[in-house]
Amino acid sequence: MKDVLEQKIAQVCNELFGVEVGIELTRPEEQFGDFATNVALQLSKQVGKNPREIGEALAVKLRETLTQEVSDVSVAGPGFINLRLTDMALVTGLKAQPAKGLDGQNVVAEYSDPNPFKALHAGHLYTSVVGDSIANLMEQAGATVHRVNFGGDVGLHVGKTMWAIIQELGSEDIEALLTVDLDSPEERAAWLSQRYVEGNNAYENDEGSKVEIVEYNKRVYQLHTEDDHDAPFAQIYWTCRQWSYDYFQYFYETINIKPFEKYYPESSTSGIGIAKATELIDKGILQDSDGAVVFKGEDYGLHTRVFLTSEGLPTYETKDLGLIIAKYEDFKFDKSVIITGNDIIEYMKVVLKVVEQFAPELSAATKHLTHGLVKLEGGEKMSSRKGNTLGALEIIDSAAKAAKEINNDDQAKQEDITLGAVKYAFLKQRMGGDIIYDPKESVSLEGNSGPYLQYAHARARSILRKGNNVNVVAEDALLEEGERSLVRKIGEYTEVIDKAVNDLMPHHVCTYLYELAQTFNRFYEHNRVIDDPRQTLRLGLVQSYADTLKSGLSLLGIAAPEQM
RNA sequence: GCGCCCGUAGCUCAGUGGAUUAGAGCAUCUGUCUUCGGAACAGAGGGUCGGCGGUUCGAAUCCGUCCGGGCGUACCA
Repeated sequence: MKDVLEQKIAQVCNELFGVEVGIELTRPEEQFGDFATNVALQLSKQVGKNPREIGEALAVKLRETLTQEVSDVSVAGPGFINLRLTDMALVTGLKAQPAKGLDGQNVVAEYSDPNPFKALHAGHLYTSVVGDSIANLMEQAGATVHRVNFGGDVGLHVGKTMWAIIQELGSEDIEALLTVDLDSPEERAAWLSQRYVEGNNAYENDEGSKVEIVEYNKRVYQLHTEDDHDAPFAQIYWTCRQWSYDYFQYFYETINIKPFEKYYPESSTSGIGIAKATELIDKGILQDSDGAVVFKGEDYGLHTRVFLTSEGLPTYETKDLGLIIAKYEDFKFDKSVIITGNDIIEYMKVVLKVVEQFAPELSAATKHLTHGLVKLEGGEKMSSRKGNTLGALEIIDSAAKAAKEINNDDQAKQEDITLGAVKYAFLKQRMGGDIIYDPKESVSLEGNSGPYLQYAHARARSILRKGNNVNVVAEDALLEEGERSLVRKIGEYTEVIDKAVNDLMPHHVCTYLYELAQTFNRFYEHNRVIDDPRQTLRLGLVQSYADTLKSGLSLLGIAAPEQM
């Protein structure tokens, strides 16, 4: 509808003033109309008339031209043209579908990226939820999306944890590890995370331990190159890595996001990265510097960064270089989206600049989307030393407690509500800045919250269950005011989704769905549906509304229960 | 120092390809109420859109500058 109107208005401008303009219709406040354009103000200079005059002339012509779609054209303020749609045009809009802007595209979406041997914290929850939704949006727009995950199963943090594990066990004793009393994935993960904290402390505070940890780090790389599964050290490593993976799996199932198609451990990409880095040294793209291999980012306005350390070990940059190559070999993607925290923006620029040197089309197809940190109220940063960190599952647990106070009879529904609250709380904010997470208030059950939307959906379904007939709004329906507002709002859905896909920003969907639910609740409060002379029409509206709300929530990864 | 990001109501945030009176939620106060499910609806108070300057008929939105905060700035990720 919007596109059609934009084209027709552009044509009218051309006929009237002989100029080519692109029309961008906006959604004004409802009192002004359904669509608005400021084209008269834009044309003013070109045409040499005052905008009000141009607006009036356009309005006259538009009234003649758009009789099917538009019932009223008015000129307001300095020259805005406000269009009011006909009821027929509005009702037609109920059937519109979002554009397939990514039709046929092969896309890789990388997000979540947890490291084995460490804990999952609030940030992992956030990035997983937002990544899942962005992948949903692209899928909805017609893309084939491959969800992948990347994590550091090698690197200094693993050295730290391995060191502490062996300290705890007393020696490199795999039997001792297996007799530690740990049953659930959560318990094992917690045990590992405790070891990491110990290893980290030792690394920072004790020179002797630090030397050992560096050595353990090298041994971990070595066991990968030798594909060692037999030595006790190796067995401890593989066992604990699996514990972490089991825990990740458990976590993703708990938060109910779509499964990952492939998990790339760093150990699998570092070899590819090293091979490429070595090749790039020969080409002069990477170079020696103080015993390390670096990329001279300064030449491109970026930082100089190390790719291979003087120990000969690959850094994050090289592993990521390997990852980009591996992803392309695996999926031959048209587009690759990487979702991470914004603290690695500069790193990624350097990595992509290096990729550009040997495969410009690859770096051009890669988009790095970033989000901020999850912080506590007052903007306080979480830190393990202050003891104010939030575990990923702790957030879910505390939200579950809040949900329980309201509804404690059905386990499955309660989970839907809990996850709805948490996911929505994260998703409703524009991606990029830091998120303030208040354990008490942030995961709310009322107001602009997930449960509000879920409840608004359940209410509508309840009405529909009582109505039980085929609920379609007749094309020639004449709408009353409250009905009209609802139809108008539902009609915005496709525009909003298109925008969210274009920007890859799920919060647009949240903002819209909340407005939609508010519009519905207003309608519902003031208009009878069942046992009203307009029952058939209104049931059609309720149906259309409930379906729209449900579709939108599913893009956010939020369930829309039929009853609550 | 340099680079990037951020600063909108008491708190948490929308709005930033300029445009009709800057919007929500929470909190505070007041109404609706024997509900087609009140996790609701109606309303009130609360804002120099960090400051100053510029571009424009028009700036929260664009440009400059200053203040405040965050992140990055070679062998962590």
